[in-house]
Amino acid sequence: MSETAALNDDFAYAVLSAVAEIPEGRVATYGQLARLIGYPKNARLVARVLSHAEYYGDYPCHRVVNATGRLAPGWAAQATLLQAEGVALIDATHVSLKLYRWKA
DNA sequence: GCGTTGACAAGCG
DNA sequence: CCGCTTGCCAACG
Repeated sequence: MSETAALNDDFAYAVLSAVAEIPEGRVATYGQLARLIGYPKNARLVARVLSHAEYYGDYPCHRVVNATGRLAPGWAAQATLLQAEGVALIDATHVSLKLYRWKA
């Protein structure tokens, strides 16, 4: 039986598990998480899952940013959440990856 | 079933 | 870092 699924929940939980491992005051990139779970090409899928992270549970999806350190568009609260954990923002939509990038 | 979109990545200038 | 192009894959209409 071909694993037609192999995605949906399975992929979602894989992403959420990795996100849950991100320590406070740290940020991870979509591509980084994608590689950790074994899907280096599916970075965009990671983003899609995080956009619905609330649906799966209480996950620190605010600690996930893109490769340029930019926060999620259309989500202003993320900046506030990061600052609350000790992450200094370069501007309203950027964090210092150089200083806060999570090294797995 | 196909074309477009997207909380992306990497390379080039 | 910004802008442009290519690649990669799933979801949406």
